[in-house]
Amino acid sequence: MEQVALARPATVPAKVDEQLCFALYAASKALTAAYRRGLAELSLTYPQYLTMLAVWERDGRSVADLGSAVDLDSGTLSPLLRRLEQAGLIRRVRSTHDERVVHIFVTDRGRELEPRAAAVRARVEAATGLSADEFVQVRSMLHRLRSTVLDALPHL
Amino acid sequence: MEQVALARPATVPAKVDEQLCFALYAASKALTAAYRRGLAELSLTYPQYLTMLAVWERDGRSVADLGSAVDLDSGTLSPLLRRLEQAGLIRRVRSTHDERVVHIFVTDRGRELEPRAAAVRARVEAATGLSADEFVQVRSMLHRLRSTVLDALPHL
DNA sequence: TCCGATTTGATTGAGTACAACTCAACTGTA
DNA sequence: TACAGTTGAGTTGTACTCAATCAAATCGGA
Repeated sequence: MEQVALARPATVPAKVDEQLCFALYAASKALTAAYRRGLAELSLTYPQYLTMLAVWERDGRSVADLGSAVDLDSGTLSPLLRRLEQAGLIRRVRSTHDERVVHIFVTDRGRELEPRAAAVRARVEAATGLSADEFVQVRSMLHRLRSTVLDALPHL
Repeated sequence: MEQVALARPATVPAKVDEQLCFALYAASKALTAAYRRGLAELSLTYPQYLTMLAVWERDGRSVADLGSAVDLDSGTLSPLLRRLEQAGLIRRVRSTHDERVVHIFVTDRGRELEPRAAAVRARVEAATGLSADEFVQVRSMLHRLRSTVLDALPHL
């Protein structure tokens, strides 16, 4: 494995702007903020939007399956799904085969939101100013970075 | 301004994994998670670590100045700084020139944490598996993406 | 000097995050 | 068929995030 040859040694002061983690954190917040106004018109928060994407993608998924798709655990997902159900966008149905499992289904009202969410997404993606090629390259690099870090997580 | 020529039109279903925002969100969470265990040994959360970086960088900064450095508003920063003060890492001193302003100073105890935090940072950066060149390129690309999106924010 | 506008930090409320825990339901094995 | 161990969803407690709002202090023009 290749090691990072740092310009700045580990024991010397570091600036916030030089941190890769801050660059990621701030860029992520900026993109989330870009979604905020558009999603608010659909009465969705950003994590709720992500969750609806996963539900639209495949109906009847279990809570655990949704959690791995959107990278959230049951502690976050349970109340979030409760709010989506109260808003009438999804239904929760306990499995008959395995009573521990709850399946999530979109309602008609939830289905109606999909094209409107797609329009919001299109506006935000245009605002990134990235070409289609750049878009794909950045995305795949971020996925790669993520899986490298996740692989290293256990022995950190 | 260049427009994104999307492979997938705006009105057609999109998958979670194809979203740039999700790639950013998930990568940011992974890197934050990589910091978690090491920072926990210093009794710091990740936003607290970011804030301490900014305080170590320059002593006596105002709350608003810190907020712009770490991209947090007073609603987040006020209780966060209260906890850092309770932990004995910083002091809050109200300005004599302008009584609205509060300056943040590191304590000796807070200063002692700096090299230990630097060691955590070094371990996490190594875990990214990025070369020094790649590290700098990814970082600058993320900064660029952020400022493009922030510029576009007002007319979204 | 007076007074309206602005700035600064703090507070509140709704909604994530995440670790630690609970509990019912399921599984494999003897 | 027992039953120890595991799994899935939910709950609790602490902390972060952001919009909206507030009070005090400052500033600036008449």
